[in-house]
Amino acid sequence: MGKTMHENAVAAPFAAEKLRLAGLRPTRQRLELASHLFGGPDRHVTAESLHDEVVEAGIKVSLATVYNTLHQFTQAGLLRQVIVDAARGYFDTNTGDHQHFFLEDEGMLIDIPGETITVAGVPTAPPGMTVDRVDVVVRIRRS
Amino acid sequence: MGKTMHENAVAAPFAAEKLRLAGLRPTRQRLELASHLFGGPDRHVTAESLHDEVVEAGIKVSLATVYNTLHQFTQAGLLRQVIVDAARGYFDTNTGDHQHFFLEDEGMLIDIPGETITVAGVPTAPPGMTVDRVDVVVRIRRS
DNA sequence: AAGTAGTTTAGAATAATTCTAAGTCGAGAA
DNA sequence: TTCTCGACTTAGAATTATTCTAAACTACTT
Repeated sequence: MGKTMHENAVAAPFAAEKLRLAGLRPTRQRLELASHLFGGPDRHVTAESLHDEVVEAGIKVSLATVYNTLHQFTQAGLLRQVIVDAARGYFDTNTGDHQHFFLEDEGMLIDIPGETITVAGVPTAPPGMTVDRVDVVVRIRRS
Repeated sequence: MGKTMHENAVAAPFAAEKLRLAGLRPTRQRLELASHLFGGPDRHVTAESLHDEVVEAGIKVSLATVYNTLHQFTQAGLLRQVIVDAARGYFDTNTGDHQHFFLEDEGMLIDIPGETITVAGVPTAPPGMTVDRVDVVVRIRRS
């Protein structure tokens, strides 16, 4: 199974516009990564997992480009980085307000919608500092 | 300046007991690391920072041993690992229920006491899984 | 068609952490 | 005390994720 018509005919042009709006040239690599990332429901990837996935799909992209692209997309606000594991970095296509379950056994993330969890009582930041964001990670494991 | 009498006469024996209770042999290295970690108020360290600190204090310990020891102390419940930075691992001598400010600019942690923040609405874990713990990280930066 | 700045890439470089294999030490037995 | 053995420590190599470098390539403007 290769790429479906859906991905090429619909997702890619969609992606091209996203990239242009973000001020990024719509190169082949970026377009292909973007359609893998944004062509379906929200997802969580690592640089390796995305690289493996696109290589598997027959796309020629270097791992360095995957890293570059993930960071550029993150800077452009198309992705968000999630810090849950000291060993590797995760990127989330859902950039809205939400939190995560982290399955420690499998190294897998599951979104928790933004309205679900309420965090109350966050103290004001020390003088001269501002809150960038509040992350909640619910660490779960096989019971 | 070497070790003070306080550290040797009070903190170290205290540490020796801690180690014995944890089932860890009170070796010179573990005792010295323990008194640096537990001989004062709660603190946050990385393997490098602790290693630098003890070497500076004239103690002979290898970085590998610092890593080993931090992990053993963590397993024994004497320390807790805090994941806030993809680049390095932090260890916290405060193992009780509490949360953190993370100063992204300096890579520094500040404790937020356990009663301060309330997290409501945490969904039940997926079937077959149990919540290990809920971490809240308030990321702050210079404004 | 050509120029140029932005991109991609292979491979080297870095940084944190772990592993390995050999030497050392602590605590109980003799 | 001395012996013994498993636990512990260590230097240095190895591993892993990520970043850097410098050269080749490509999208867009003129």
